[in-house]
Amino acid sequence: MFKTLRIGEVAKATGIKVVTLRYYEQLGLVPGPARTDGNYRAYNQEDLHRLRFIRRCRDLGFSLDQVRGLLRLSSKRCQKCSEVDRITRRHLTDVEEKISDLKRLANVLRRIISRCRGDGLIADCRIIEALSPGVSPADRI
Amino acid sequence: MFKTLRIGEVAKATGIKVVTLRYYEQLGLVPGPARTDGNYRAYNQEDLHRLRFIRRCRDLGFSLDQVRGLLRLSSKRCQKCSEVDRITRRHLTDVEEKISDLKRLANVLRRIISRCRGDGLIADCRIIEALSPGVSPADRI
DNA sequence: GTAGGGTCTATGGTGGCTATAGGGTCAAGG
DNA sequence: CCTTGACCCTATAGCCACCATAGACCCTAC
Repeated sequence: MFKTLRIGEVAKATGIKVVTLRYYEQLGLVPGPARTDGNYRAYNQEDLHRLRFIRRCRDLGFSLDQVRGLLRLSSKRCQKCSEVDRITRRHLTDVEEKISDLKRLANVLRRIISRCRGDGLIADCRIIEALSPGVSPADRI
Repeated sequence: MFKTLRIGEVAKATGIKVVTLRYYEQLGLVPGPARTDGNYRAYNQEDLHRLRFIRRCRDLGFSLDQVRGLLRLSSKRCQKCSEVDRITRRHLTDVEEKISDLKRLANVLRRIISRCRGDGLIADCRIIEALSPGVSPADRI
């Protein structure tokens, strides 16, 4: 027989904060757990498992909506996993796009910074200049 | 003499949406422009310049708070530009951190995906498995 | 004079939380 | 038995950087 856990214990066990646990419940992402006589949430092992799954997905950058989908799918054990595959690949593509966006950004910032001596006056500042309209197209993103 | 612009024209000229222009004004990021008799906003060239500066900063991923700082600094033409330098370097560091976070993320996702045949059942799905607790530490981020 | 576009303010929603107020519960110590 | 302190409860509001909507007003062209 599994001793139920209180919300603070679940928070420690999953790494999800107490407020966030309540927030997920409010969203309907997880079913509300049983309650004690004193109206405390009493989480069982299945709740814990579900929440750890969510935490892992969130660490991997899935949106709550994607997590919802993955949760739904993970319970249909007899269905094909192509949909799971699709969601995950889609997410990877998004992440890869974000990486290349940020790389381009970092390059522009490095170029801008490299031209600043750091001790001149604002009036001559290459950074402010680069941020102002009319800058050379090479520095645009 | 410069003909003043209406908000829609400014939106086109800067690439900032109409609602966002009003939002920036409400935040105090830009001073409210003059008004016409019919209470329409009438932007002058200085307003436009300021807004283009903001747009450029936002494209480069600066937060509105950082933009506020850069705007303030850019008007103090006789001050040293070390602070501008600091803000920009700080931002670059943030971006670089985000890139390496996302790269690690993408690697995990790729590893997870590579093990999925994509046509099996959920019950055997390597992705769901990898998302579940108790997965091998190598797949953790 | 009326039709259409643009503009005005005010309010509410998004995602994914976090913070706060004002109370209730529970176990340990005096 | 009573208090203290840690935990828990709900409800509400705030964060960022916007976007959407409603209902009114303005302005130009036909």
